[in-house]
Amino acid sequence: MQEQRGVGKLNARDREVLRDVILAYILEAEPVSSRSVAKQGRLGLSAATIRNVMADLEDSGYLMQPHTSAGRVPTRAAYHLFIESLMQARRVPVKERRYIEENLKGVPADAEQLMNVTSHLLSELSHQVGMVVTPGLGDTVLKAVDFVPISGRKVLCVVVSSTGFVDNKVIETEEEVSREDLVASANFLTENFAGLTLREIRDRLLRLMAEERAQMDRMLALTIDLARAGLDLNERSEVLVDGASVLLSQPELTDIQRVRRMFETFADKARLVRMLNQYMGGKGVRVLIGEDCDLTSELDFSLVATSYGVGDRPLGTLGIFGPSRMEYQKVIPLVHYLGETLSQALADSFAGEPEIRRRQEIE
Amino acid sequence: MQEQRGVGKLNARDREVLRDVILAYILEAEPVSSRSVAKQGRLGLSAATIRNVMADLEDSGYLMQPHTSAGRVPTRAAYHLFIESLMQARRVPVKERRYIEENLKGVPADAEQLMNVTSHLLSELSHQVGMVVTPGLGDTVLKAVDFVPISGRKVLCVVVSSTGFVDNKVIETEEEVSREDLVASANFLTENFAGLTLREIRDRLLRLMAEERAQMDRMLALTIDLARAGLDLNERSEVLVDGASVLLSQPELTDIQRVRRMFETFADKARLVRMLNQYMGGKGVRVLIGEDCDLTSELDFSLVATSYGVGDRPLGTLGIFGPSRMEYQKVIPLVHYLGETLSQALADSFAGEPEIRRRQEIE
DNA sequence: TTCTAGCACTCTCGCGGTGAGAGTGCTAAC
DNA sequence: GTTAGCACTCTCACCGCGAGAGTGCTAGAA
Repeated sequence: MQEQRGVGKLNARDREVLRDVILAYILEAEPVSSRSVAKQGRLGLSAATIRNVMADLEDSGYLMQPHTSAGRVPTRAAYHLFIESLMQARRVPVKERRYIEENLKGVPADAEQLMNVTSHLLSELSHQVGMVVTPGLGDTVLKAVDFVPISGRKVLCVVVSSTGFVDNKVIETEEEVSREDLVASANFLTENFAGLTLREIRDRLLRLMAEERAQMDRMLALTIDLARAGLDLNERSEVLVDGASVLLSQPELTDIQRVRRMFETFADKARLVRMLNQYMGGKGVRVLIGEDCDLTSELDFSLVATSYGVGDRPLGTLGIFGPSRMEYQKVIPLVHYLGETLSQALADSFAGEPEIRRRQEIE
Repeated sequence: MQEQRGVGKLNARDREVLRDVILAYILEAEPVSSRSVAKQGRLGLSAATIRNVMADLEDSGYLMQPHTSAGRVPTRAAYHLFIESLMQARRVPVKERRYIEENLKGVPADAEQLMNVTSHLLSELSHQVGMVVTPGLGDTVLKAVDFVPISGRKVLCVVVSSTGFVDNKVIETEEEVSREDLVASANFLTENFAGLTLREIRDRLLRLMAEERAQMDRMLALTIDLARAGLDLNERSEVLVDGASVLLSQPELTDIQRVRRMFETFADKARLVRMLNQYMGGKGVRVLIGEDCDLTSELDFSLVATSYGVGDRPLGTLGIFGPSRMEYQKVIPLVHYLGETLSQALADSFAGEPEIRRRQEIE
């Protein structure tokens, strides 16, 4: 009598065997034999029995053999099942939590550095590649603007976001502007636009320009010109990649060609950003395995990522990238924890400030 | 009768053969046989004759055989000789010059971007790894200072160097400072210290503090406090590395272990800076081959580097890194040209300014 | 004296064969 | 339903061999 077994319908014993196989494979990076699972002894079954179960698991699409007479290797489906219901997420150890806290909360002040430290922590603690997508400046909320006269008609425009990101840009004005006028313009902009995103500010400026150019006073016109040029900052998110070289000791990267493809991928920042931001804004940790995404598929790699942000405003994504065969039990909680801690750190670093203002108009 | 031949004493024909061997090896990346040199026909000699010459060159330490019955490969000494007197430096093609100019002079304004573009150009045009060491801020000359109030006691300090580098840092003051006071302080600092290096400024502030604290007015005391905290910027040079993945297609990097060592080296920024700045300030292009330096030795790689700077003030180093077997004829002029052009671009970007002031005291 | 042709010698490298080892699938017995 | 046993398959490391490439040497030509 054949047991009713659709694809993916597994009984408790099947699941235990599958779990053991995956755990062994994560550890050893080599096809797992029925014998080794049996010998491990957790299930108290003989190799022959396990063999039968493993054959069934192969039929169900959870295991595959590189060739006959090799052990078996988990499939994508197996990893998904593992993550979803087989594995037991391991809390981030206290030691690591403390280490993270020390590093993320000890270096406040500069949001850029915060990003660097985070990507480094991701890599260091997971022994995989750490990635952080920084917020695109268009989405960040303006905290302050300032103009620094440099020479002649050159002016440095400094923009500070409420989460502590600083960016600057040299602009050239049509005619020389006095220091006092620059200060006045900066003050005006800061007072009237703080609390809005750069994108909103830009829209508003455009409207202002279109409507009222004729009746503007000199000062307002100057301010608008400065802001138009200065707030047109590089909007694109950047992506920080840390620890790429640790992957080279992984057994899945013996082939130079794959290594090359991998590094070329890392160099293609735009693609990385797209990949990482794919699910931006969603809650919790996402896992892309193998063919879930073009990048990971060719390499049999996975991406474990989550969003970070302040309040309900998502700012960017962080995650780790490594062979599909990775310790999801450890890595998923780690990514989660780092996402939370980074969000916290960003919020903290500008705590005690007046609430973000919105819907405020110039008038 | 044996010809008088000390190590390195070569007659004209020996040199021609050696040159041909090196050229062939650079092109093919494979041991060069006497036959292939003969067949190339530039010298009009038979393989047997060339064979004799090559044996002599091996005795003199310019060639070596991986094993009997393999062709021969140039040694470090050979490359040095090649660079010094055998090769004919190829002028950077007009097309490349134009390309460089477009990219370096088209994106002025921001010195940081200039650095990025430069390292990218180095890599792109040489098909090797491009490296640029940015100036340490301590050595740069102050152009302007500005303080931007952020919130409560937090103040952003922005420093602009005369070569267009901008750096910033959030500092925390002891008590809240008014916007007017910040502007006044910044103006005071800019007016009195512009033209000095940050290092000089720091020294001077220290002296001021020690001597006159008692009789200072409130404003001066505040200014000094702000400057002390704000000008204490990250002094370390950074190093930009571009195009590491192109090396992976080089035949010398088939071994994963070497690849790994290479990438670990790239990650060790401090060491890279040390290596690149080794000869900083010297004129012209330096070439480190193989064992000349710990880094290149293990990999059989070379470094071609030069300094850049404004006027007689060296600011940093740039260069390319790749297999010893590289086209020095092209690469050396390229590095030279890029060094010059970058220096030029840095000078240009802040041209038309008052000359740098020096020896000026606060009083 | 200098160059070259010829030849024997050496070393690598790719290829096919082989045998050990690992792992499976199946069958029959518990 | 489980297990022991066994035959079967496949990989992988090893070996030996022969082709090919390149040399060194010697003897003869220029």
